[in-house]
Amino acid sequence: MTRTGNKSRRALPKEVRKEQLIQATIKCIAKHGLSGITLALVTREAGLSMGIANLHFDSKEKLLLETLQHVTAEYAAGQAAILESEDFSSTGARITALLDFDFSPPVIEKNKLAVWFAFLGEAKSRPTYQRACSRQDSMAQMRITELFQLALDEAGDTAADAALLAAGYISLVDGLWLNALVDPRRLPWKKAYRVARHYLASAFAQHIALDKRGLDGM
Amino acid sequence: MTRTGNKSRRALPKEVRKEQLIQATIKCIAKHGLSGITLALVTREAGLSMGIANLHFDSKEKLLLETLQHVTAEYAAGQAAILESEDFSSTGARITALLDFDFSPPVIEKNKLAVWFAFLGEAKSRPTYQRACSRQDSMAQMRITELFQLALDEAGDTAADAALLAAGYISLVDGLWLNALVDPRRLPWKKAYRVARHYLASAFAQHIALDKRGLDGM
DNA sequence: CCCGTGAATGAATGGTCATTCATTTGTTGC
DNA sequence: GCAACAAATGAATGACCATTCATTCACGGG
Repeated sequence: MTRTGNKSRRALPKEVRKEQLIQATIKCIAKHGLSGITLALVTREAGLSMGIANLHFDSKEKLLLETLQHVTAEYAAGQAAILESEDFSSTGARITALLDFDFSPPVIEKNKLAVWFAFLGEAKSRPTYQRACSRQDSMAQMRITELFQLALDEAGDTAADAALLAAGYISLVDGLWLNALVDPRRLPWKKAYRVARHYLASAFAQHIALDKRGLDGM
Repeated sequence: MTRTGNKSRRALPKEVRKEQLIQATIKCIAKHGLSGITLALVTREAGLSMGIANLHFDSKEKLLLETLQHVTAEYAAGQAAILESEDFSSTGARITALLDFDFSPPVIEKNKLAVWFAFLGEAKSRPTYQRACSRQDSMAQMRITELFQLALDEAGDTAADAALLAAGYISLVDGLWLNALVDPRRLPWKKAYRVARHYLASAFAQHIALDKRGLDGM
């Protein structure tokens, strides 16, 4: 229940209400799953009335889609900031930043990951979801490949395949997120982080040290 | 439509009907997703009448659960056969067999993977699904860790961490399956296979060659 | 202070779907 | 053949839920 003490209803700008409903939707998907979600649950979670979801989003389907886009856009923005920033002193620092970002608290937050995988699980049967998931991924994969190629060039490594390494990193992180989310006892977040770091360290030995213990704040 | 020409109904043993319904459920989940599935769709796909699902499974929920168990058990059996077989000439051959199995046609079949990830996507909000998914995974992870430890011992490698490598391999394969399933154009199966092979080759250089081109039958 | 505007409400509506069960139909033992 | 039994059917039932909309209410301009 999110009600912050208000007893009387108040008119608020559309954007505030939409954000409020999207946050409630994220919580509800995490708690009840995509097939258990109802507008009654979402609006109750938001402390609002039944009809409000359709008022601001026209339909349940559009609310779900905007919720997915909200989550993916947030991740894409953070990642793009790292891939495009001018502030990194070295390629190794940039790759490390990418890794740390992928396991930072806002990214591995339980509810958001739950939303992400809930939609992915339905993606192949719903082209709309599939497009929302893939949209920015293609571009990210290209940029990560370029970054990895740069690291290989700096190391004089002509044998390794940057595209293969990038595809592997992306899939590895997806798999780690999924396993840590579903059963954190079998795969604790700290261990997941170390696995990903090890993957990068063995591909870019000159840029990334193996032993640095990160993620201590978890 | 699966009707194989029969026009009149026929009484068949319980097990045959259950199998028939589970196969139809797999197809329907792949086509419509977990939140779009209905008993009408499943029974129509099976060429049977509406009431038959409840007759043999008591409820929709139990049908879904048995379908999940069917898919996981099939995978677990194939994997266990490799991990326990006495017939491998070397540790390297066993690891290679594990890899080839993970990307063999029956395992990467679109419909089965779709079922697997559909349930995983709902797993954190449904303890029943979570248990069905995790049940055998813990044991598999232990056995794979032992296998990897054996390979490290044989290579005289005392620095590497078998548990970390096993967790990484399992998550990597999950991530590769997911990405190849959702968008095979961005990650073709052949490339996914090469990524996984590369992961193992860099961990077990003495046991697994990098360049062998597998998966030509795809 | 009092409207006019539009945000918000929630009871009512209609559609979808799991589940039930009376009936039909095939099978098996005699 | 013929009961007796079990499997299978699908129309009927009732629960649940997205969506609608008449009504209520808060706010700002005059």
